[in-house]
Amino acid sequence: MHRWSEAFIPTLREAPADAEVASHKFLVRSGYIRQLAAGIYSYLFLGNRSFNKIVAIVREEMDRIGQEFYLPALHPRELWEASGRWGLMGENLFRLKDRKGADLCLGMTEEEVMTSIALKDLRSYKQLPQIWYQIAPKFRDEPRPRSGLLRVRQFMMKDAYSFDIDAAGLDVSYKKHYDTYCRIFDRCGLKYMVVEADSGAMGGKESHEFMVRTPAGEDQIVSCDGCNYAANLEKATSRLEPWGDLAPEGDGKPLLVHTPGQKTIEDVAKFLGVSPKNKIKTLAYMAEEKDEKTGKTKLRGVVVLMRGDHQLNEAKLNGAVGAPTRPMEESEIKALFKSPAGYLGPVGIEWARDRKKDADKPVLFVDKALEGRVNLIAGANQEDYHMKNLTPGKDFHPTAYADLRAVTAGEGCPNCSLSLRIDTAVEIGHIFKLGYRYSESMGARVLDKNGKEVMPIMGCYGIGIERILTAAVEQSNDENGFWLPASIAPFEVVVSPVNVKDEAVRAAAEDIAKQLEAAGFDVILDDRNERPGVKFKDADLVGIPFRITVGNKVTEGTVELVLRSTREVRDVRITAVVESLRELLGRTG
RNA sequence: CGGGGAGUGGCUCAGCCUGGUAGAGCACCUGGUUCGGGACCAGGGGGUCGGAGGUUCAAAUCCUCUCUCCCCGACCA
Repeated sequence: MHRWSEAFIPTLREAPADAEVASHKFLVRSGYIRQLAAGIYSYLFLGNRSFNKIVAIVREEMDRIGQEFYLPALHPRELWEASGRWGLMGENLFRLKDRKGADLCLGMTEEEVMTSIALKDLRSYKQLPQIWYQIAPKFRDEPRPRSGLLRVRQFMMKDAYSFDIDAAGLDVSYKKHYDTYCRIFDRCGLKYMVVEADSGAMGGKESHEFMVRTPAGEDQIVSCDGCNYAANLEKATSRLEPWGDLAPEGDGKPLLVHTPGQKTIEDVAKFLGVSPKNKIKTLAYMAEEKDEKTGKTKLRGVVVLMRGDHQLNEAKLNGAVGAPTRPMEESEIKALFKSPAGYLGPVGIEWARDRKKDADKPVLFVDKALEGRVNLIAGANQEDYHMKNLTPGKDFHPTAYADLRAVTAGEGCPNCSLSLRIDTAVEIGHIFKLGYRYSESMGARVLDKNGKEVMPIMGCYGIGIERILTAAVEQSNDENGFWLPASIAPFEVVVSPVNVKDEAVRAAAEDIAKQLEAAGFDVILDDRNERPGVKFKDADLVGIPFRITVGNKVTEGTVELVLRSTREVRDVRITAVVESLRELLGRTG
């Protein structure tokens, strides 16, 4: 039996000065974790117990659909060069050299390692499908570690990879993971939601993120209370009013208009007596395009056209570009548009028709809200002049139309008619269809039924173990501490004798703790010679969902059962303690 | 990397502006009294003031450099 008097549970009365978010404060105060360096934490007794319970749940559920591996964290450079990620990952990859001077890195994910195994030992469609996973530390040299365990440089990740013979097979593997993730997070007692996600620059089609709403999160999610629509802000869309209603006026013949001193969208719209919805917003960016093979970066102009009253979503832009972007500097704007800012427009510039083929020309992305519109107004690339009656595709030629608009709260749901809400959330899991990216670059091939060589199609699926704990703490805390779902709490119940010097109380507590342990509960006995207040404060702080208070009512054969989440106190006969807890935990004897 | 803030016993912080040889609360150790929501009394231990250099008779305090940590932005488990 675990005794508090012998356990190392260094609780703190005050939160450390450098903790900002609730989970960080409480995990430190409760003695779960201690910081070693920025984004690097040690898990102490309680933290590790909780951690292990989460891992056990993840493992148990994953074992139903896949096979657990144990893979190295230390990877040779060549492996990452084969996939092209040695150059692509940049500073986020921890790199080191061995004594011979050979380059190594610490794994951020295991696509390369898994694929290297697949390409050697998967030969036939008969071996597919395969789902391989591991639960192991991952390393990322984050630009900014943050918020306690939320964003760290070393963390435990369950990462899984699926190999299928075709897209239909991948659909099945993907669905298996989707369902498994739901089971895992349900068992961990989290209130989560599943959102459509952006699969990022790495390609791939379908992608879902598992999110827990909390102000401490780093993501913005858009959701509808009326239907099941939910998406990451990076990906979310909303319903637009039909553009026919915007009543554009004009004859479709481009016309230069004098607009002295009218620089902003608002100014111009008012000056010309039209709605900003008829105006084109021209935004200029530079993209840092990276050559996969050489790893060299090259700057390229990227111009974005938005409807006048819309905002650009930079995440969508980065996704569309496939490379990081930054706003153009004054000199770069001058060089491209030959016009001062405030009068920029798309007309008269030769845009790339094809991004790859016309590598020397700037790219023009036009938001989908402008597709099909006519008689629009944009800057004329001439001081004090704008141009009317513009039609995209006729008067200028976009490189591509793309969804680049930022959804704002209150807009219409794309599926139903209700309005959308936006919440901050933390991502605890992410599943996505990788496709052929690694099979192709690393050369994984199997023979299909016809003896033809084909590439296996892959999926990858991650869960952040720390984030489950963090999200659980964020989800359930008050000024005194937090409470975890029994399934992931370090202990399910703490037995707190009010005074260990009172022999009747001490003996009863001891006896109850033994009974609970014998009944299969994870119990800790707070046998410290402390005043009751100290014990109660500690018990409230450390995340244990139930407490048995053993006090002077033992003489009547009664103790108190305290529910941490609601602070409800129930008098329970000593003989009925085990039964009461079983009931609360939904457990049968 | 850009912008902002902070480094003083284990924790939270004062002292710095206006140099004069380090202080409080909590925690810890000993003894005693207490015992249903972070007790009280008495005694005690513990600090290279992040580091290096400089100014000065004298530096936690002023100057220069540097390291670390936190917060805001690009990342995503």
